[in-house]
Amino acid sequence: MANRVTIKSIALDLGISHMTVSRALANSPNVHPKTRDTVLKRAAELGYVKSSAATAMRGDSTGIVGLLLPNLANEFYAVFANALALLCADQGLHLMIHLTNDDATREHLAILRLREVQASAVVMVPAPGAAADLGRGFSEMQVIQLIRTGDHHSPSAALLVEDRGSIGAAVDHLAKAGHQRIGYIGGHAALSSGRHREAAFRDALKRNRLSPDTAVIRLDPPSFEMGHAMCLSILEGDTAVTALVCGGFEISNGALDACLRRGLKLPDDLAFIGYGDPSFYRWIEGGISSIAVPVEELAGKAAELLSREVKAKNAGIISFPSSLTIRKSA
Amino acid sequence: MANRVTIKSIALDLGISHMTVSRALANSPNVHPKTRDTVLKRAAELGYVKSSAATAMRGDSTGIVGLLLPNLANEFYAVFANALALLCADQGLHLMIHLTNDDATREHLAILRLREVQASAVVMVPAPGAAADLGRGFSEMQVIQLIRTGDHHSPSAALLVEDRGSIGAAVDHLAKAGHQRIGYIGGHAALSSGRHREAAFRDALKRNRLSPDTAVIRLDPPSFEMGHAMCLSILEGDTAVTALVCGGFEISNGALDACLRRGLKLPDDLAFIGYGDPSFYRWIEGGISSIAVPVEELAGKAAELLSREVKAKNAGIISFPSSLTIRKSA
DNA sequence: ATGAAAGCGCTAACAT
DNA sequence: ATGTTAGCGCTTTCAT
Repeated sequence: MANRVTIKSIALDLGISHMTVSRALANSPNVHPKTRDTVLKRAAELGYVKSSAATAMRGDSTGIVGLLLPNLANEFYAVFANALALLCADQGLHLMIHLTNDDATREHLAILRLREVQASAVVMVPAPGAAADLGRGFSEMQVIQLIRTGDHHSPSAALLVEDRGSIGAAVDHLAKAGHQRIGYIGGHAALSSGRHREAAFRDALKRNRLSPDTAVIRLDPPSFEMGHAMCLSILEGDTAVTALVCGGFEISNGALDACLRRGLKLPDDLAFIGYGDPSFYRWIEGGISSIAVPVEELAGKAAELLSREVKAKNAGIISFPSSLTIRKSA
Repeated sequence: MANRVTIKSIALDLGISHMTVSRALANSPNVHPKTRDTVLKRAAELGYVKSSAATAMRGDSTGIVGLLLPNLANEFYAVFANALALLCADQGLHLMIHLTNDDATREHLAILRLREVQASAVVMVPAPGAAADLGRGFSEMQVIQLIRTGDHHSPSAALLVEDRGSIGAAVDHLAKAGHQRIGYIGGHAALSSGRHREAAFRDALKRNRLSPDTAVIRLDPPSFEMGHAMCLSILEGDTAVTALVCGGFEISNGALDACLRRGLKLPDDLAFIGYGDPSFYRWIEGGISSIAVPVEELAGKAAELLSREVKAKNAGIISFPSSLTIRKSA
């Protein structure tokens, strides 16, 4: 606390009114150039910094943007945060990061905190069991949903990945290679993305005249551990699958880890198609095939929506196409 | 703005003084239990949220912690941020992330922003050319330096990695395997970490009776691209090295990428020892050897220093030992 | 147990 | 061009 430099302290120091200081600092035309220079110089000398608490209290935007992510350990989220942080900095926005771990309670708490600091917007990957009465919490905030749609009353926008085509293409690719028994590990039905991806997988199965009964489908709350466990359970099951498709970022890494720890050769022992295409997939086993999600584009769009203060708050649902990257593992 | 719910609006609604509301909300003993319940109930109904701007203006801590990192794309930084974010959430602290891209200007700007919001602390990986006169900027903030020490007047603490032992061990390992010409790519002298690691490399060379002239050392501002370029330059140089040691997180990934793109077999074509040991190193080429840095411990310590409001602001330099993980690549 | 007043730093709206 | 006043939401201090 001590002796913070304020417009008043500068005014006192200069023997003028604090309003003149305020105006000078705000570059108002109504200040004598000479006065303005004096003020600016003294302010710089004293190390004056505007108090954003004070301006926030007056009702000005805080420029704080919340970013709610399941985690930062998965490369997709990290790279998204990276891109968004850079873009936000360019716009003078503050990024406040909260990790939800896909837990509704943590999400709830994070949003409460953002309301306290009067965040002007939130970019969030909605957690599965998101409480519905949270809706009111967003009254003043622009809400941009990412990857999944949550149960919030009226998000300003939803940036989704149209991955049905890629998932279909993945199955087509495997079917054409002769695979009859294909495994799928994905998010559970509490996730909009989980539902969509599973449906895409089943559709593709049917289209390729593969009975769902010959497939092995595992759905649960997504995580690295879940992907790992489900992959093992599939490998150890009595239904021998010859190919595996992953329907989630963390799941993909978990399943891959399970395969490699087991010493499986991809694609000889198992054709593997991951999800999210992190940078290192191209380095593993001659290249891991996977569904690639356009991270930078997503972040770019989010930043764009954040920028225009426009009350065009209803950007609605915006889809970004994913793509299938085939390498050696399938 | 519209109609924010404040203690005054609640007081008006209840026909009591706003002070009673304030006390009730703060769980003061000086409120009739019945009154308190009424207030709490109404506040919940109305969706009241305390304005942190108002309390900040009164001088209370904002609980905002700044995190200045070069980027989030490298797994080390991402995992550190992940761990710290979780720990901070537990302590009710807000994490504000700014990426510096190792650029002094961005760092400067980020710190200015943090001063504006009255951040109570910053955890930062100092950028190379950090302006010295920035020191004043920290007057009110607890500063925790990470990985490197910067030119700031008096950081509250510095959490460093004692990696000289590991770098030495890496060289020992390579020398014992018969390597005579070893390459090293690391950060330039503007970085405290760069200086230390290079010194450790040279010391190890001498200890193993290898002339520095037989080695190829490349130093520059660290980045993925730099690691990539330097690795290529070493591979294409006329001095054929048979082993490579990396002295930086991004450098390591960049160099690895260069090797793999070239189709090099590790360790047959080149013995490779990376830095930072990201999760995926164990999946590549049967396992990439590398110097492992204790991320979680670093984050844990940072969180601990953040917690105790104690004015024991001078934790000084705290070192965390790294370790050498030998896998197949060397 | 409850209330009234003051002040944190800032700017819009009025003076002058 | 410069100054004065008031009020944003909150808590500390001092009444009642």
